[in-house]
Amino acid sequence: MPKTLPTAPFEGANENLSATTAPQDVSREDAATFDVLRKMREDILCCVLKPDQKLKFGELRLRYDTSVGTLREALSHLVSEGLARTEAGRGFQVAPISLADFLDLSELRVYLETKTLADAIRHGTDAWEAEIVSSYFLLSKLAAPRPDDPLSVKQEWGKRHKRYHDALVATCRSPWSLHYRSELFDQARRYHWLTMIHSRLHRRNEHLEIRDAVLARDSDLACSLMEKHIRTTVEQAVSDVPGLIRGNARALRPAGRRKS
Amino acid sequence: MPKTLPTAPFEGANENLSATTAPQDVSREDAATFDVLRKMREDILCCVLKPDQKLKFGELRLRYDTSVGTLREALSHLVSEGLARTEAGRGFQVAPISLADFLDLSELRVYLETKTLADAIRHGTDAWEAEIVSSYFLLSKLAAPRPDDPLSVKQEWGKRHKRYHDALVATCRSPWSLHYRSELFDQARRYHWLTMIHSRLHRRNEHLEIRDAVLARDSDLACSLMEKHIRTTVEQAVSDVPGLIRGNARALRPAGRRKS
DNA sequence: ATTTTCGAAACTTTCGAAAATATTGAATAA
DNA sequence: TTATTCAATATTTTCGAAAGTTTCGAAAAT
Repeated sequence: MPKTLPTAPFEGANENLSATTAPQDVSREDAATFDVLRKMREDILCCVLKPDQKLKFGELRLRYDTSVGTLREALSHLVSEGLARTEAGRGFQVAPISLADFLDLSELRVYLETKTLADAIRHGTDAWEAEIVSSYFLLSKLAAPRPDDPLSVKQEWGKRHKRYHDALVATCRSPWSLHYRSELFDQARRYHWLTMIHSRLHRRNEHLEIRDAVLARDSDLACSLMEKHIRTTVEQAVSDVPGLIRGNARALRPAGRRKS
Repeated sequence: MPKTLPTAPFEGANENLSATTAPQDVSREDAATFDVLRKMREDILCCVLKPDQKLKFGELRLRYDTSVGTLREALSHLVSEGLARTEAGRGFQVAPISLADFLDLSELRVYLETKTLADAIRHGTDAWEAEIVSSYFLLSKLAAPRPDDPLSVKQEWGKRHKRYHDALVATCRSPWSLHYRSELFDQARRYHWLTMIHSRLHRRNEHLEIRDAVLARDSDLACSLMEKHIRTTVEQAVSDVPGLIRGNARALRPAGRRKS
């Protein structure tokens, strides 16, 4: 049973209110733990750790060179973000992916991306515009990765892509919307990664179109382009990622093959 | 640097897809850890652990009778949920609250609650209706708590209130919407708690009205009632919770007074 | 009186090993 | 053959303590 905490009893709650904002996003956490968390997240997003893969502490300890305690902490975080799962006493595994999941999260993304974008445009500043210009520039320097590009190129493109999309909505005033938008964007990155690996389809320069609509403060156009951007991505994944559309996805499993 | 993981290299990703759904909500986690997590969450929601309060491991260890490792894991989870914060090397604290935060999260709640409710009505089953009837019944057995009711009554009402609202949207088909709806509902509970403590306002039986609209499958009415339900709650908090509306909230701080 | 310095105390973070639990595979029984 | 038991093995979970930071406060200096 819980022992008592040496703290004043709580009666009225008329005291104790603060004024700051709400969800804590990626801020610098505990140096080491956060480092492991970031690396693991990146590895899951890039499918280095594959969907459904069992995450054994033994292997993880070697890979990230840290202790189980630190690993558990990071894994716990990933579970909340929906990138991993855990079950009572049988450890952790990478969260599964599925067409249904991708459709579901994309639908919510359309709402959150357009909502935050509209609000960001409404409250845009010079610095906001500058970061959009700058991050778009960096993104445009890298052509959209092809299936045979090396991993590092794909990863760098992924980083710049995220930075650009973050820049677009940076001045949105709703911390909660931004927080969930960011989580879903990361979720979608796993599917983007699979698409990048499989699809050779060349898309017209949607990022440029969005940038220009945003800088022109044309909220309706920008949002409608953004919506199309997301939906096109879904269609591309559906048509080009084998196994995603069929229910047989279950047949294609993690890395682990049974031994002997 | 990361040592190599003894795992087959990842080239095509044409393998490895699974079919299940996405976010892992509150499912049974690791018995002990999850227990601590649940208790801490409840304590934060009921302001036993007050906004901005420093969460020291020494005290927490006594209160929850567990080790620091387990505590860190739970705290890590709470940070992801937005109920706690942490900063590099100076520990954890309960997430702050503010009017701006409450307004922001309530706005998003209106969208998610109505969206999930509409979808739940669309896919409602007999079992769904039965749980709504049953959870409403349990809720109605307890009159809305008054400021001077004992803590345990307020807590029990909170549980039944949550169960009822969960029941309403249970058949919604969007796991991501449900997941975020649930997180925001919990967030709102902190503010509800403060309202319960301060307000003597008697509200008409909104839960009954919503129940009947839902059972009648009148989606438009149900959603509009739900929206009003949420907005009324905000207004009640704004008018009855002292310190919430004024910016001076900062003056009213945690429990900790300096010693000697 | 105010600021700065420095050492002690308080607290957080990280780790490795012990305890608990689940999984595997071989031997036995149906 | 198929199912079951049981012990050996592998893996997860929990804990306590060492190592590393930050905070606090008294003494020295301005």
